[in-house]
Amino acid sequence: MPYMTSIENVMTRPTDINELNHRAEEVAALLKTLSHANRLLIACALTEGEMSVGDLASYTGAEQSHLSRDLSRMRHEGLVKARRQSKNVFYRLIDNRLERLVAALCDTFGAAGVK
Amino acid sequence: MPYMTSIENVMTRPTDINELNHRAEEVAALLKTLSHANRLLIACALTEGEMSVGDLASYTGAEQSHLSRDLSRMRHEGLVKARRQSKNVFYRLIDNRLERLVAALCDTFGAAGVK
DNA sequence: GCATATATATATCATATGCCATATATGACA
DNA sequence: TGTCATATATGGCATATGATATATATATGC
Repeated sequence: MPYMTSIENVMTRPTDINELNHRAEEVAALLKTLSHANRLLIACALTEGEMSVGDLASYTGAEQSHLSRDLSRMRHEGLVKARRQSKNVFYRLIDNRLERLVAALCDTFGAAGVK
Repeated sequence: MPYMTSIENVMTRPTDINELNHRAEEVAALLKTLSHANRLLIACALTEGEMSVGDLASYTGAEQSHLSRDLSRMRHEGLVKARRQSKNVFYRLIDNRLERLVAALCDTFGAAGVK
């Protein structure tokens, strides 16, 4: 191991590399879900509160089937929750990491970002 | 367009939906790059300053060829820059959006995140 | 030429995406 | 009740994109 320029950094990290990687994979998984314009916009929209699928369609301009599939995925990943009210299904965020992350994104990218 | 619950939101957004989508795609592209444990760790490591590929190998535990490929990708995307010094190649972040984003991730996920 | 450090190529495989069709659920109304 | 319209969900299929493993290539210093 010839290159130890940042040995302290490595050492002050979560005990071992496996642990670090495990954590990185979790965060990366979340980012992966957001790494698609439609899902990112969905997440962004929902930070403002509950919205129906129809609302989200207006907001994102996405095709209905895509929207539904993306919401399904986000549901399975525990990011959003659905609630049916008559003909509409309303979605809301249930992972506050996600809320905070989207807020951070808006912060970082400002008007050029997601908001 | 029956569902206008959040018409104000839509309207206070970047002029039109195309514009909004375009912005979302840019951010999504950045997130996509970070949505992989190795690249996320690379970005995280580099927020602490320049590191050689060897350093990054120690830090992330990733295989050399993977590391090189990921760095190549990040280079092409304008996220990092390389500088050769004798046998080593040192990388550093050159996109401050990335720095801010990683900082936000650390903030959001704390010790459970990337740091 | 040899060792070390880094980069790239190739093959294979899995997954995501888009497009389109269709299915289900709810409500309205004859 | 039966049918119709609306809202949402899901499935098939072609293609694109990304991951992984492995091999090989380039650059530097001795």
